[in-house]
Amino acid sequence: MVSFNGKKMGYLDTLNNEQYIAATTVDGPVLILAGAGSGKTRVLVHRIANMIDNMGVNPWNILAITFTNKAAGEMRERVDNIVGAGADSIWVSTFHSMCVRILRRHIDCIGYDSNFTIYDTDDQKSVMKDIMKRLEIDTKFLKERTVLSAISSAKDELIDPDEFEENCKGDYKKEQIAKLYRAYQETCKQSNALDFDDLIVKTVELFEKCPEVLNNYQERFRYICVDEYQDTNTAQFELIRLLADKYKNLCVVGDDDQSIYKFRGANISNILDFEKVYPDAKVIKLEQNYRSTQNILDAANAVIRNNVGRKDKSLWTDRGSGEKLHYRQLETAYEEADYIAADMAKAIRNGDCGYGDCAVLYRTNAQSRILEEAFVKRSMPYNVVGGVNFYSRKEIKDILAYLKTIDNAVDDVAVKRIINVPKRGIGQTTVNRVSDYALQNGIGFFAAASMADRIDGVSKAAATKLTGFVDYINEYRDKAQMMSIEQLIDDILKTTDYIDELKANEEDADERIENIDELISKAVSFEEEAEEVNLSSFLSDVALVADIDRLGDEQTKVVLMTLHGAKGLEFPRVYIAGAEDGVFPSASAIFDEDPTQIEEERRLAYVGITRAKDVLTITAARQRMLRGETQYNQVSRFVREIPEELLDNRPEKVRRMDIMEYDESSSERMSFKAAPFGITGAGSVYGMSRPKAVVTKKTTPQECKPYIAKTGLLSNAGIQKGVVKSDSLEYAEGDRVTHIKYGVGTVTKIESEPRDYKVTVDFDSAGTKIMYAAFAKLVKI
DNA sequence: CGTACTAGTCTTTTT
DNA sequence: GACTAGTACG
Repeated sequence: MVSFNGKKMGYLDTLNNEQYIAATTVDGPVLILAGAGSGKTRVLVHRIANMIDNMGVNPWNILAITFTNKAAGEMRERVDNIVGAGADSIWVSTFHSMCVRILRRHIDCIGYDSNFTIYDTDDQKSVMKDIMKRLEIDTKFLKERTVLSAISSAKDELIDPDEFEENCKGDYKKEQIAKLYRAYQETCKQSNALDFDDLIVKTVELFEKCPEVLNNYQERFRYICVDEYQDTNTAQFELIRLLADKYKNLCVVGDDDQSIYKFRGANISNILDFEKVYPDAKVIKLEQNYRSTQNILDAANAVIRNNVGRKDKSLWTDRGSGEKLHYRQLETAYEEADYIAADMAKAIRNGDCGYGDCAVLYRTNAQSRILEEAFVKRSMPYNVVGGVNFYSRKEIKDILAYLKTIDNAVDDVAVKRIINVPKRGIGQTTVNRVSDYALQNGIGFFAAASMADRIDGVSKAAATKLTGFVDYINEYRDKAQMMSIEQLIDDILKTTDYIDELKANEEDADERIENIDELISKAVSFEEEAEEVNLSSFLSDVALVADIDRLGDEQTKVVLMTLHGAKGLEFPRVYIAGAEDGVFPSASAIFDEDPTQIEEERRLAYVGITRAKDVLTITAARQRMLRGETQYNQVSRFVREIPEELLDNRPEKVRRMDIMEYDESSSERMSFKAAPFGITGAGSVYGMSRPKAVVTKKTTPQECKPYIAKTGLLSNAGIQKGVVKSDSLEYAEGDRVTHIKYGVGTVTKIESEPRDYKVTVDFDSAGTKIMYAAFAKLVKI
């Protein structure tokens, strides 16, 4: 290492002024506001290296928390490359894996076993389903999803079942959720299982209940660094606060403009109020961008400027303006996909870039399919990141459930999953009987199964099958000590004939077998690399893998992923597909009465735009199929927020849209065939809540009838809403009429409003509906 | 007990 | 349109 004037080490010389300050401010609380592409990771890596090389900090005392395992791996590698020795004793990990590591050591202090299992979303769902059945709560009244997301939000805010119950007095629905929350926690505890949120919550609980454990980690982690700080939630903040409380050497790095995980509990005030919590915090802004061209940055700045309540900053670069941004609106989503693939192919033919330089970003995973088809058609290599997580595929979950059962037999979800996979002739009735027995006796399902012969209602034959299964697992429990994980999986596959079953029953057996092979490879590499090799740690390792983590460094394929997935990445050539109001920003954000929803989408747009280094292409389709219905969408408002001189094509003017139905009595989705006013074509309904239903349809101004903006929200959306009143109705109060969807009913009320008649109909089977005459198209019978 | 069909729900985004 | 849960039947 070269030393200049005995002051700076050589590698720090490569930093700009702000970066240098950030890398050398080591003691006390530090907030680094790092704009997109401002060399944040570089700064972090140099900062750590500087601490070790120049400040005499022991690597062992450094904790770096990142968002994904992939980011953690990259950071470790880069630190390794510039630090002489000892880099491997730095603790670099994600929040979740850090918590697992801590909990595996100390969770017995708060009453769990160290071989706890981790429940993913599927597991949570099946637990909740069981509970709701048991407590006889109708899933039509309360959906599992709703309950689980309420619980998750509570945990993000460190609200336990007691406090939750306190907070919801008087609200029946919430009281039910409180009851379910409590039952859910009890069930998880009994199954010795934690869900993702629990990993954080229980670690905080552990630190609060066991000061000596906390002190131990405070001493160890004297220097803490948190990346993507804008995405931390309240629980994570508290965790960090506790850890840093003793030495207060806490460095957080983030960008409030890139906060895109509010739906997951991210609390943007963590970053906005950092200086309030740590008044002596040093704040450093990194605004010079080393990634993109000025045109791209100008576009990003222009878009994000429309948000209020952000820390003011503006990216700049000395790279030069570069190409204009490309914007294309195609007729359909197919043409859009085709355009993207063709445009990319052309660039590659020209030698402008390789496949690996290109990424296509979209708002929802569902958009990937059409794009994939386009790439397949042209035989272009691509990689889809996200969608169904590898480890949540059926065949993988089955095998993991075997391992979980062997490792932690009280994990009822795992046991029930495999008790009849492959088929052992143990049916639902038997499973229910055993479940009931387990519940009555306060034991786990597996324990109950082992005493099957004592359970009323379980036939001799069924009991034999059950004990057969129990013996089978128990045998493995002994054998597992002597076997590698790879051998264990192989053996299970063999003894269960799993592969043959697959071949016999599944259409896509080959693909599934490949997946299983990949799981086995994962097991092998885990056993080679992991510090602690046992079943529990393998299972948690696997549970915490994000899809992005599996994206290798191979630079030979086009990457397809959601805008969320793209955070932290960069590509020379980026396509943003589906730039339409209703897709991006999503319909739910547009119609939400909370305006910050749109701001979050806008931040997502900012993230997307700033992924591009050289060339950015934004595409939209005039019509696309969504949930089986064709929608006609406007160009995304975010495209219109980009100054026209930065685009190679002007976005078309807001198309007037015709309108809609409006049914205040129900939030049901309504499909809407053809316009009622002689306008041809079909519209569809979107906007699941609030302004209820809105139908949009492509139309020319001449075709449009007078419009009424029924609500401010709709006019904000660039969509207008209107109806045309007919002179008279063919039916009157008391008449029997039919409705295309609701069937036959009796008209109970007709109110004449300025623009239309509001008709109340008491349907024979669908109940009472209030609707506007122009849309209801009621026919007298 | 297992299979085949039907009806309902769903989509924002993920560690 | 796709997937899943629930139901009816063999």
